Amino acid sequence: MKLPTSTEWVLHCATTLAQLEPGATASAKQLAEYYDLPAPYLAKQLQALVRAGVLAATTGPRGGFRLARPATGITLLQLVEAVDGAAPPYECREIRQQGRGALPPEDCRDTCILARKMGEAHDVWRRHLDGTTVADIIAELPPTVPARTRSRMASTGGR
Amino acid sequence: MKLPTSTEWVLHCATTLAQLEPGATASAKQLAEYYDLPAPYLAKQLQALVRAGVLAATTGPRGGFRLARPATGITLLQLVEAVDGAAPPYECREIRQQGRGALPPEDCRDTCILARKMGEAHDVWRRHLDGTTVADIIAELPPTVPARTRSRMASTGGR
DNA sequence: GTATTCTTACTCGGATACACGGTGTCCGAGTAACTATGG
DNA sequence: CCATAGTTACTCGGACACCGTGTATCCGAGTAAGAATAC
Repeated sequence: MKLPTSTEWVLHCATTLAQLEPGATASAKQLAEYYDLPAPYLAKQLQALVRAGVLAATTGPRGGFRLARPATGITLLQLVEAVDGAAPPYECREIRQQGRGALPPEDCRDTCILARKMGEAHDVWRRHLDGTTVADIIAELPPTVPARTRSRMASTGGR
Repeated sequence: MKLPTSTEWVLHCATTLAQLEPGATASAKQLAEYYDLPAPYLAKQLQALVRAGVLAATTGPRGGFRLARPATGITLLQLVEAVDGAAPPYECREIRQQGRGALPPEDCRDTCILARKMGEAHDVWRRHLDGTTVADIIAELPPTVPARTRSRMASTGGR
C-alpha cells in the first residue's frame, strides 16, 4: 500500500498555487523548477488535477495552472484521490463464497465483516484528509512564507 | 494505493484458523482448497505471518499452521501489516527543501505540515484496524458458521 | 495616435518507452507418524 | 505383548520467472500576447 511519489508533488504545488494572488497562474515548468522535479511528469499529474476539477489550466503565453476554487474548498483528500484514484485499497473478492468452504447465500446477505471493517478504516482515513483544506495548511505555515513564495515564483516566470 | 490481493486471503485464513479447536492445525494445501486459492502463493503469505509472529507452523505429517496467540490478541492491523509491511503509504521526501523554492532550515524545524497530516490519517487508519481482533470477527459471524468450518476443514485433511 | 492584422513563442494535452514490486510457480530440507520386526 | 529401528509421505521454507502499474519522456495542437503596419 503505497501512494505515488507524485502525491507529495501535487500537495505542495497546490499549496504554492494557493499562496499566489487570486487569478495568478504558474506554469508546470515554473513549479518543476521551484521544487526541482521532472517537468513533463509533473505536468501529467497537474493535468489529472484539472480533470478532477481541482485546478484550472489556461494555455498560451502567461498561461499555466491556478486553483479552480478558493483554497477553503479544496481538501487534501481531493488532491490525493485526484492522482491516486478513489478506489478503496482493500478489494473484497468474496472468497468466502468460493472453494470447499463456500458459505451458503443466506449467510452472505450482509457484506463480509472483514470487508466492512477494512472499509470503515478507509472511511476514517478519508474523513481525516477531507477535514483539512489547503487554506488550513497555509494558515499553519510560518507567516513569512507566503510573501517569499510569491516573490520567488514571480521572478521565475520573468513576470 | 492498493493492498495486495493476498490481504483478503490471510484475513480469512486467520479467521478460519481461529475457529478450529485449540492446538489443531491446517496446512496451506487445506486452506488453499478451502478458498480455491493458488496453494504455493498462499503458503508464501502464511510464511510471512509466521515471520511476523502471528502464526506458528509445524512441519511433518499432520502439521500445518495455527494461531501463535489466542484470537483475542491478534488484530486486523497485525495481519495486514504482516503481508503489506508497516511502511506508511505517504513518504515525505522533503521537496520543500529542494529547488528554487527551498525553504531555509529554520523554517523546517518541525516536520512538514502536509507530512504530518498524512501521517495522522494513517494513524487513525491503523488505530481502527488495531481495535478489532480476530475474536471480535468470529463473534459477529452467524452462530452456525464455526461448527461447519471445523467440520469441513477436518474432512479435507483426511483427519 | 489608434485600430487591425499577423507573427511568434509559450502553454497544455495525450501518446509512447522503461523499471520496479506484487503475482504465481517450482523444488529441496526437515520432521513426525506409521510399519515391520525382534525380543 | 512391547519396545525399537527404519521407512515413508507429508509439511514448511526459500529461490526463480512473469506481468501490470507507476515513473519518466517526448512531440503536436491551441492560444493569447506582442509587434508591425495601415489608416
